[in-house]
Amino acid sequence: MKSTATALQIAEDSAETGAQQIRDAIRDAIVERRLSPGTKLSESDVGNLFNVSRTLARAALQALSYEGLVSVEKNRGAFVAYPSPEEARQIFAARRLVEPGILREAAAKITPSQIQHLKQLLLEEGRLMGERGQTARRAEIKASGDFHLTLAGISGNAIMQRFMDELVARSSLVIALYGQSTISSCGHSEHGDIVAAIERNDLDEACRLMLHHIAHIEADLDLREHKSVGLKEAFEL
Amino acid sequence: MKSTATALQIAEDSAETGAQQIRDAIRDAIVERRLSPGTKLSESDVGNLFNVSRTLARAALQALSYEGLVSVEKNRGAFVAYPSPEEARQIFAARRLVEPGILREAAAKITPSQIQHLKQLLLEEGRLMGERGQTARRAEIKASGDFHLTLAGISGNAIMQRFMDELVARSSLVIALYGQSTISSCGHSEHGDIVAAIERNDLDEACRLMLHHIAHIEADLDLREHKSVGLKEAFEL
DNA sequence: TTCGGCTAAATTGTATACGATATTCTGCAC
DNA sequence: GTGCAGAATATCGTATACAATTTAGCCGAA
Repeated sequence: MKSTATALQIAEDSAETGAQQIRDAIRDAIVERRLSPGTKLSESDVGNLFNVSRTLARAALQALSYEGLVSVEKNRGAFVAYPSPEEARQIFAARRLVEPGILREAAAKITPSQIQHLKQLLLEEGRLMGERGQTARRAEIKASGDFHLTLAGISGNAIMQRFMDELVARSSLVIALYGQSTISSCGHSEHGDIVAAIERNDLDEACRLMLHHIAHIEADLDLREHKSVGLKEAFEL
Repeated sequence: MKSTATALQIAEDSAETGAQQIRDAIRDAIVERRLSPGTKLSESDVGNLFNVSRTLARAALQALSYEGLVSVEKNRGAFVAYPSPEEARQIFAARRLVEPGILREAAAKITPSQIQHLKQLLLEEGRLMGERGQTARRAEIKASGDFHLTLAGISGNAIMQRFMDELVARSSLVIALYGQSTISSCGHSEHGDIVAAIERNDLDEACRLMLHHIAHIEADLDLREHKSVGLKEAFEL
């Protein structure tokens, strides 16, 4: 037995296996849209890129497929996920379903310092919206998602937090594919409104705003079948 | 390009890689409680058991760890998950959070034949409750979960369905660990009540019953810290 | 006897190797 | 020039091999 083992071993030794790092790196690249949907992720290429063997590359890609960020096709390889309009609808349906509940749990437990932290995020988000350049845009995308993720974190439910991780990441893919307005994270002010509602303990209003916010994002999508895949397919029907 | 590729490729070629089969087999064993929480799952042993190499065994165990059914500890190996009381609470909190929403979506889309299918499940469940023996008990456990899973399937949201898969499977682990009453799936009649409420289109009542049902399962748990781990740890504090 | 460290066995982490499947290219017939 | 058959290439699926870490057993000293 480990001599240092106490009753509550919270996070134990992190840093896990090297595959985790590769997974995180690729995930970041996908979420920040440096990798476009449909991009092929060959095991050899990934391995070479990170200077590891195909074994680790494969493990990382498998992990990402469990999160729905890459789709692996048997004997064909892994690709950055290309969510169908139907998948996109389901992702947002799931968010509408769970986010109000998460919000309620979070609001019930939130501490003043956590509210401060949320406001800090909002400030950062606003700052990024003003800046120019690719890197700022990428940071903005991530910050926009971080708001929802932080809320999930405050709720204290690790399972819901993991689920939200997945939903937010996949949402980023959907927006990259079907988003219309150039402004990626349209509803920055909406985040602020939600925090304000939480702060004055108006939960019903906060939930209403959250649903409105999600609907707002979804309204910016053009979910008609196959944006530009057709030509031939258009005549096959 | 695949000549047979149509606009909507629903399930594509299944049967995937062999690791999937092993994963499913082990998952079934865990959910049906043939494998107890904490049991060590060595890669070699798993590989030998299924007559495959460690590579596939490892892949299967990794997959199961993403579902929260096994926990892999670095350089130490994989074990059937041993959810802490806190984790157990979070699992059921998550179910309380999502199941009413799933129920509402399912009820909105349900067809008469699907209602019939649900009733069929209930009948089967009832039949198993009457029988004796280990195998019947295991089938009963699975049937109890299948009710919730079928509901998620009817909702038509694949993402929520996968999430419920995970939650139900982990619930089985929690009940195995902390359940008190010998009757595993206590609330069989509650399932019937829910279906009845759906049938007469009383959604509010159906949700109420669902929440009651989940609370009922949770009430049967003894979630005090560390049932029988202590002796030494008890004195270290 | 008990505690400590040391060695040996077992197990995991990672890389490489080989066979199977899919994709691409070439060449020939029409 | 077009279309199809077959080989060559690339990529994935799985097994095996080796290195690193942990676990256990053992022996000696206090």
